[in-house]
Amino acid sequence: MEQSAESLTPAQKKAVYHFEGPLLVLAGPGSGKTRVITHRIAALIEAGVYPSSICAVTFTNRAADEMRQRVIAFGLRRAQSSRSAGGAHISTFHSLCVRILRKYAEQAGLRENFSIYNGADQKSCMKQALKDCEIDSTNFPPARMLDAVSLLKNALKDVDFIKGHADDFFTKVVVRLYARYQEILAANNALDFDDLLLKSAFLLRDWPDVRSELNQRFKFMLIDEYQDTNKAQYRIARDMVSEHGNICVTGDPDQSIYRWRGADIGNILAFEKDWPDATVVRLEENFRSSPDILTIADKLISFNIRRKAKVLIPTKPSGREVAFESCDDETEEALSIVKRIAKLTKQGAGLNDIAVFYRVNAMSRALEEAFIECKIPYQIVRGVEFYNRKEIRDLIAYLKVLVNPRDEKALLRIINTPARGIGKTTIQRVAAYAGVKNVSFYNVLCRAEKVESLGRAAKTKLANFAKMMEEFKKDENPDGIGINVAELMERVYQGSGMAAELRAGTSEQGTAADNVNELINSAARYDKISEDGSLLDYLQQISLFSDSDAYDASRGSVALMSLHAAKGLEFENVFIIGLEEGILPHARSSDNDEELEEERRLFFVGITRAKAGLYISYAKHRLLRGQLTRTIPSQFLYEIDADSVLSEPEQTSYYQEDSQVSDTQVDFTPGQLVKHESFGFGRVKEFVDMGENSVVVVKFDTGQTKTLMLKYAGISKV
DNA sequence: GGGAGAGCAATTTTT
DNA sequence: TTGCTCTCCC
Repeated sequence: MEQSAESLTPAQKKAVYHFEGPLLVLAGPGSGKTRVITHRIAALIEAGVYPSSICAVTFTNRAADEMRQRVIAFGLRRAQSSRSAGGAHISTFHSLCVRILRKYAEQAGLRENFSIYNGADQKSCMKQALKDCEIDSTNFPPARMLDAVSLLKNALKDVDFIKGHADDFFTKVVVRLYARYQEILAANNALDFDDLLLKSAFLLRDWPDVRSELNQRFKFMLIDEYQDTNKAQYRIARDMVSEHGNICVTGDPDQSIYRWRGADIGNILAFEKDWPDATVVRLEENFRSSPDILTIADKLISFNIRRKAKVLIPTKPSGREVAFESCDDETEEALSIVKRIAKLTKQGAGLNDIAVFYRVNAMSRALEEAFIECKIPYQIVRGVEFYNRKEIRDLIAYLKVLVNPRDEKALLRIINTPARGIGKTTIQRVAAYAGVKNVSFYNVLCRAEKVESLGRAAKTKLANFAKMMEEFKKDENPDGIGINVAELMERVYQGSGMAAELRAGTSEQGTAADNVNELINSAARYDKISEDGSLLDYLQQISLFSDSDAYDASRGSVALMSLHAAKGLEFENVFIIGLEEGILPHARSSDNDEELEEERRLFFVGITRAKAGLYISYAKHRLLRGQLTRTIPSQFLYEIDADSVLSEPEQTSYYQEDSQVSDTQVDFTPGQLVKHESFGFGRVKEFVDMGENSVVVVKFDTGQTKTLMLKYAGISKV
């Protein structure tokens, strides 16, 4: 299956066989990076390195699975499972951290059975923090506060540190919330995603013997997608190899698209400074895309100023085609894609050779409608959707409480689901009692009869609930190891009354029951694969599932996904839609050049996923929050010289009345020489007449092409 | 205690 | 446009 090492290029060979010391592999898109990494793991093992002393870190679970399978394809069965002691450890950063934190829970100041809180749980904790601190959630929306806290954590700033550095009002509010938020997490015996990294980084920093042990344990570290590591990940990586320096990182600065999550492109740019004796290998040949596609990618990315220049060397023959399409609105855009797909399949393309990328997930809607109507099978790559379903979250919440009774978020979710007559008042009284006695909520349930404020009926109901939960626990091994997760799940499903409720109901509840069955099936698969699996391990694993993990290449359907989710994938034919100002680049990133460059990299990632066919489209009108909006073509289209589609004469304008108003401004014709106060001189490429909202596209002498609103830009004719 | 309906807000990307 | 929360009423 996997080709032998002889077929590697000299540069690839160097990256594979340079074992000792720090190694930086600067790998362009389609340069065979994944192949290099798997060959490297295989080569290390062949050279006599114990598989269990190799640790490879990937960006997504899907990438980890894929890599494991590739390593197995080499016949290295011992690397099969990340959890089997004999194999190489291949996982995401987050999974690795869970493992480390469980092993060194005591030093990290944790209980081993911690829950992992995802977006929804985090939001709920933040809301509670806002309430506790008496901060108005209209001025300080929970989502934004979470972002602020998350950025602090990713930069390794804990509450104590930031306390001393809070000068302005906003930061002071954030600090108060941060502190309270952490208290709430701690009370629930829970960690959020960022905590996994932060606590691991601090563990390694503060415990020399732990650091040393991990250095001994993993003699060879490999980190993929290094350009998207944040400060916490950077420190973890550094400390895990501090004694031997056998670290190999791979990445491409041009593909860094997670700045908003705290990723620091500086980590990869400064690798040679961190490790002065580092060897650097560049993989610049591209084995994926046609020369036409690479030309476009190259043109686009060269507009970024903050980058190390790099060439993309094509090795593939010319491919199918690169096409630009301008459509009237998103429905027409979807239909044109459907038509194109029909043509491609007629020419012999499989549906799983085709993908559509968009900037925001909401844009999948028009596509879905068109695909359903035309009966084209498709899959939306949004894996967490499944685990976000109510019935799934409910059932999992039961299991979470069994493992971690302190998890109040989970407990409150299920205490009255399905309805068993335990209402708001009762819950408040229990919570009050727990607060006064300083014990956990679950603890109070187990001795409900002692709570004076409760009526007799409420006491009985609570006692029954507690009894039920204890029954579930009974058959479980005390250490939870070797337990059959699927069986327990089934017992909880029946015993809790969830099954009865879903069985009784409507067709909607029928699909809910199907979903539960699917969950139980997947748990059964987990039971089979993991020999030392436990309920705790299962729960912690599924908490780390992510969107792009759900992509299944064998499904024979067109893949629909966000540009972010497309990272690391490749397809024969790629459609990228919505090349409009405000969408790509996204409106939230237009005020800042660094963010604009990240949007450009995002588009670059999308383009370079394509092997042969690349179809880029924009719609002149788009439905945004239910309103048909006139759009402006993305400046990126000008940067890749897609002018031909853009210069089409505008015929049936929806906005004819408007254009009459603006007669005075209308003579910005293409070719006109203009001056802008900060960008200097340039020539008009296009003028979009939208009355007082008219827009000019100007190519400035600096090489930049800008799309500017006439009324704000302060442009004058020369 | 529970459900239905009205009114309201918010709308990027994800481990 | 959607989806969420809060309130009111049974």
